[in-house]
Amino acid sequence: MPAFREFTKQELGFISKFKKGELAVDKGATVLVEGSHSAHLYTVLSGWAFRYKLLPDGRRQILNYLMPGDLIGLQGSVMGEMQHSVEALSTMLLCVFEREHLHELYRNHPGLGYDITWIASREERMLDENLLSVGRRSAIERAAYLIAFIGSRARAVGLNGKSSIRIPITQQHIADTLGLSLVHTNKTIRKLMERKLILWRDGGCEVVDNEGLKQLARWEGLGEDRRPLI
Amino acid sequence: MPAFREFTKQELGFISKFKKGELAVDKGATVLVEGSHSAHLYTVLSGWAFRYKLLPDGRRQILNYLMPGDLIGLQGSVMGEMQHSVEALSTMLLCVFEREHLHELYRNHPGLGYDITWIASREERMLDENLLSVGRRSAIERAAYLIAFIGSRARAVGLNGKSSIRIPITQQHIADTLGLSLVHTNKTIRKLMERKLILWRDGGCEVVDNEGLKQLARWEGLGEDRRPLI
DNA sequence: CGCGGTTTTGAGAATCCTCAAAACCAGTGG
DNA sequence: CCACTGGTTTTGAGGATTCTCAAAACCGCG
Repeated sequence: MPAFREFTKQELGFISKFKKGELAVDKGATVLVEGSHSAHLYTVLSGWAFRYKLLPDGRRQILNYLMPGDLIGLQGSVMGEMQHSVEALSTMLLCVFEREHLHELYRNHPGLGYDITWIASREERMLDENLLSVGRRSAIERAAYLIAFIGSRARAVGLNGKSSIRIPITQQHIADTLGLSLVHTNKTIRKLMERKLILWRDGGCEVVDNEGLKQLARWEGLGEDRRPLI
Repeated sequence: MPAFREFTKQELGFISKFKKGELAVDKGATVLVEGSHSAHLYTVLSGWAFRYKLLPDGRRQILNYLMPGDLIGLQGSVMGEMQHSVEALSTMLLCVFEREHLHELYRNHPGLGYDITWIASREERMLDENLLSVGRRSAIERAAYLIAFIGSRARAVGLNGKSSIRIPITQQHIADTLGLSLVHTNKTIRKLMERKLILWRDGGCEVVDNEGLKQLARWEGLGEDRRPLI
């Protein structure tokens, strides 16, 4: 997989020892809940998920999306309690690690420790961009940004099943990511379709004109090339 | 300082070797700019700053605030290019590190490497909460949350100069943090003052009723005790 | 065929925005 | 000591965006 960096033999050896097993998750299942103290850390092998937080009265904010190569539960592993929940958008396959062994990883494989920091920094960068979007972009700019963003990430991990990618989310997810109401989100998505930038079908979204989306959102794209994988 | 964890002698030794010098920064000065490739990494020793991003047409989103003990420029050190800028809110004193030596830190002091990941995770947690706020809270809830949040952080690093803390920001900063216009922010702040939750004076904000703010924002507070410091 | 989840539409209302101007305030120079 | 200046806060008013409520249409699935 060209998107990821190479490992040394020792690193690979440690990772497979670190790996505790695999976990298959159904669509719609909750992988982690806010407030829990999970003993595990996961890497997404396949499938999609999202991270979110809830307000006491039920308002939901989706924080980010997770796809192959992403870590789940690092915050909980490092800081103790999970402060957000994770739900699967499709059936997924996860690689399970023991949080216990994380210290060992840092001790014996500093390169991998560095990689984890790299991954955490990348997550921070994505959150920065999302915050800019929700705080300062108009509804249509936000929607354009979000779809271009998810599409770009999916493409980067090779999810383009020969043709274009179908993003498996509902408009409610988009609304909860952008901080908009469902109704207004629908009207906004509709405008993007009229402009022939995207397509909505089979209960999901497809990017038609990526450049157009980026231009509308005034987004530069995620300037990334190779990345580490745990 | 009770908020921070203890170090071993070796760690302290390395840190002082890692440290390249100190940097004094004026109020209003730009510490780092988006797009640059800084060779340095900083720790805040004293003073306040904020991280922000700009849209091409000038709209600004403040991402987070920085105070003593926080790292500046980790993203740039780990990933190459800075994706946000940092500006000082007061005169500050920074501890300067060479980004070059970061790998060495991971290699020789895994405990410190782990600490850096911890710090990055903490930043992510704060961003999650900010995103929830901007996306799903009403204007007055957002303002209450923000002020309680900054106040709590300031208190945690012992910034309460015997009496209450003055947060050295303008209403424009608050507006750009919350994703609101300046005018609406002013009207919202005013409501918080009428409710006797805060005070605005000397060009800054003071918390009067922290519990009241948290309750209004439906915020649990930042459940933290001891943290690492680099 | 009926059901639950999702998308779509319409309409009135609330929140929040922009524009514009005044008030305030600390610092500066005459 | 006072006028002037630039930055910040305050106020008013009309307008745009976005929200809520409500209901209908659509759609895959049992």
